[in-house]
Amino acid sequence: MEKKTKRTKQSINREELESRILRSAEALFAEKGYSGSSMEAIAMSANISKQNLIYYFPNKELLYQRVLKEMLDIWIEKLSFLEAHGDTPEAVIRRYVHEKMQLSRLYPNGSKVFAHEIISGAPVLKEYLISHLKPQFDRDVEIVKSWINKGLIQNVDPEHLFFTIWAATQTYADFSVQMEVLLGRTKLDENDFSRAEEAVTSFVMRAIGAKKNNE
Amino acid sequence: MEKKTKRTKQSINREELESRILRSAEALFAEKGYSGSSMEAIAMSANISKQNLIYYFPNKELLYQRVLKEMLDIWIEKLSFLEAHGDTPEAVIRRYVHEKMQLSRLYPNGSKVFAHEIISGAPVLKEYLISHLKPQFDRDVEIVKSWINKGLIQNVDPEHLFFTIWAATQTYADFSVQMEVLLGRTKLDENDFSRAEEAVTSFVMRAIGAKKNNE
DNA sequence: GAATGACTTGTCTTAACGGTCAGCAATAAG
DNA sequence: CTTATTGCTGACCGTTAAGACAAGTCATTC
Repeated sequence: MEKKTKRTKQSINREELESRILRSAEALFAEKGYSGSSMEAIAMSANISKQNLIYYFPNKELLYQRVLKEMLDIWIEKLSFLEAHGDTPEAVIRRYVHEKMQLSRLYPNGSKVFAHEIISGAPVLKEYLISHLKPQFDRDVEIVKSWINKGLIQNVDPEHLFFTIWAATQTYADFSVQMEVLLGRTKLDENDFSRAEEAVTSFVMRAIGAKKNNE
Repeated sequence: MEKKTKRTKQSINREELESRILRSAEALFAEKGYSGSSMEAIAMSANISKQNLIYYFPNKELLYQRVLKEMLDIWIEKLSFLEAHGDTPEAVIRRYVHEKMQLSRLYPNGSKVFAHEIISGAPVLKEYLISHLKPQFDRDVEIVKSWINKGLIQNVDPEHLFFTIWAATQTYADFSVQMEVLLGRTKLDENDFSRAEEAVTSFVMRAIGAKKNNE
């Protein structure tokens, strides 16, 4: 059970506790929003005292930013997207949709916190969107344009292609409750997600004019 | 004990003021969420005193429900969707996408409040989703299935077709800030929405296998 | 095994929030 | 005009929130 590292028992505990706090905070922010989540409630959910929570995260705003940053780090890592691959456009986009869908399935709470933030006008993330997301978006749009110019895919609107992919995948995290009701589930399971991914992938493939090899 | 609604000067004022309050509340709920919007802030935004606001809406929860209800009424009215028309599936779906897109453009705040609510697990609306939305959804899904069986459209996953359409259209209300950043706009204008609608419509048309007449 | 620094908690302050209530002001009805 | 109803306000209250602070506990290092 002990780790053979230079890390002390304390620092290991710290890491463990920090991430437990972050997960608790993420869940609460997702469900109740920023203002609706009190530090005390977050502390209780992480099974520590409020004062101890404040010791680890000196204020709520900072905790919120850390939760957002954690999610964004994961997204950036998983969605380097169009970066250099000898793959065909279809393969690239197929993989992109797959990754995005996985993220909705694996990190629904982070996704919801992000959604709340953007819907609220991105008071915290706006700068990040401008400095990080837009440049990457512009590059990716250019790549899609070049595919179109080379006749590799149909003539689609590149910007709105991305918007639609994002929306169609993210909705399985953010609006999961609505889908659970409509599909008559208590929770979306593996199977639902796999059907969803197939459906979305199929839509996108048709949109870009790919020959579907799976139907 | 029936109330006669006479159109006195007072009652006219009342209506005007009530809807002003609702608009203010809607905007604030959209931006700050339920907990983040104080009654005092809503009152200030509507240019009345907090006590006066409470006179019109005796508590916050009720005000919130009224805001949601207003939005849902509009949606239901506009999205009777597949109800009886001699139109082709393509025409019906095209109109559906158009209506949904219009709603995102005309009622972005209501849409955002709804989004916050669903993302938060629909604590207020869950019952409504079960009792109203699901039956309509089931009917609409059946219609799409029948179209497929008659060979009128491609074999798509009906449930997820709706989810994708909803997500792809609603995103233009909920995530407008993100798009503004990415498209380099300060506000999405008429033109952006028209491009967006074309793009989304085009995607959906291809997804259901309609021959597009403009490419 | 004591000093040191990391961790944890109890108590308190200050501010904001939702909501009440008594009474005043404006309008409508008789 | 008089009265009843409706609309509105100032003062106030109980609760909860974020966070400050001091004091205590525990693990690590010397």
